Amino acid sequence: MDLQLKLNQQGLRLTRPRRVVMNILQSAPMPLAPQAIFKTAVNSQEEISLVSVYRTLDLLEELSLVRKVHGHDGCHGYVLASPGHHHHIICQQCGRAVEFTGIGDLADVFERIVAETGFDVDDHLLQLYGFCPQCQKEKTEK
Amino acid sequence: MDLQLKLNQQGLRLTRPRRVVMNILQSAPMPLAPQAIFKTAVNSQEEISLVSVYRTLDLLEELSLVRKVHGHDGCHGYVLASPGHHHHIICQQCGRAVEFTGIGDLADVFERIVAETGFDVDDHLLQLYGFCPQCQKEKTEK
DNA sequence: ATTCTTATTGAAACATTTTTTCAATAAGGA
DNA sequence: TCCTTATTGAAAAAATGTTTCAATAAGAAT
Ligand SMILES: [Mn+2]
Ligand SMILES: [Mn+2]
Ligand SMILES: [Zn+2]
Ligand SMILES: [Zn+2]
Repeated sequence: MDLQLKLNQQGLRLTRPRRVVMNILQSAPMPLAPQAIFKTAVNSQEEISLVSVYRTLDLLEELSLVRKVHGHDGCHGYVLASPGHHHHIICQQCGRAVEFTGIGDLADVFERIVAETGFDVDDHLLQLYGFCPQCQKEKTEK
Repeated sequence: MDLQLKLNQQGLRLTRPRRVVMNILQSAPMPLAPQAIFKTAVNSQEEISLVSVYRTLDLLEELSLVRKVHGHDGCHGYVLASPGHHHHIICQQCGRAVEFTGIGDLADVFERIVAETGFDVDDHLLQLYGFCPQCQKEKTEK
C-alpha cells in the first residue's frame, strides 16, 4: 500500500523527514542506527533533524514498516521490513541483512519449550549470523 | 568451576566489584542493564563504581559467565549463563528470563536458510517472549 | 607474615546517545 | 485559499557509555 495513504488514513501526515528516512532505509542493504541514518541524510544534503529520525523510526516501527535488528554485540539498527512475520540473517563482515521467512518448523520447537517452561509463548526473535556470499568470496581470495 | 580459580588461572583477580556483580546477577531472575546493576549495588550498600560494572560485565561475558539478553524493545540486559549454548525465554510482564537448550531441530531450518541465501551461518540468536506461569495466573485472577 | 609486582579500581572528564519541551511550521482536509 | 493541528527543529537536559590515570589491593613470591 502507498505510504501516503497508510499515514493519512490514521490522521498522520507524510512529511519530508519521513520520506527521507524511508528513502535512506530503502537504499541501505544493512541495518542502520539512528545516528547513521542522520549522518547519511546530512551527507546527501537532505534536511532533517536527529530528533525527527528518532521519532520517525518509532512511528515506522509502530506501523511495521521497519524492524529493529540486534547486532551480535547488542547495539541495534533498523531495516525496512516487508509485511508479515520474518527474520534476518546478518553478515558479520559487511553487515548486510537478508530476510527469510517460513519457519513452520519452529512451531514444534516452541511447543516443547512451552511444555517444559510453562511459559505462554507470544512472540520470538530469531536472527542468524554468518557471512554473505560476497564476503565469503573475498575471504577465500586472500 | 570456582570463580576465584577460573580468574586466577588467567592471571586475573577476584575483586570486590566482581563479587558484587556476580552476587547481584545470581539473585536476579531477570536480565539487568548495567545501570540497574549499579543501582542495586548502591541500594544494598555494596561499594562499586559504575565503570567497574561495565568492565566487569565485559569480562564476565568474555568468560561466558554472563550472557546478553535483548529486550523486545532493543535495550539489553545481562543474565547469569550456565555453560554451553542455549537461549532464553523472557516474560513480557515481569521480565523473568529462563534458559532453554537442546534445539537440534533448528539444524534443519538452518540448512534450508543456508541453501536459500548462500550465507555461511556461524551463530544465531533465538529468544522467545511470552508470559511466565506466575504472570499467567495473575492475569486470569483478575 | 611481609614484600613486591601489577591487575584493578574509582574519580573525573569526556563522548555519545536519547528524551523532553515548546514555539514555529507545514500537511492536508474543508 | 483557509484553517486546524500534526509535526518539525533548536535547544537544553537526561541518560548512557568510554577514556585516562594516579591510588589501591590481589595474590604470588619470599
Ligand atoms: Mn519467526
Ligand atoms: Mn541455539
Ligand atoms: Zn557480507
Ligand atoms: Zn512473568
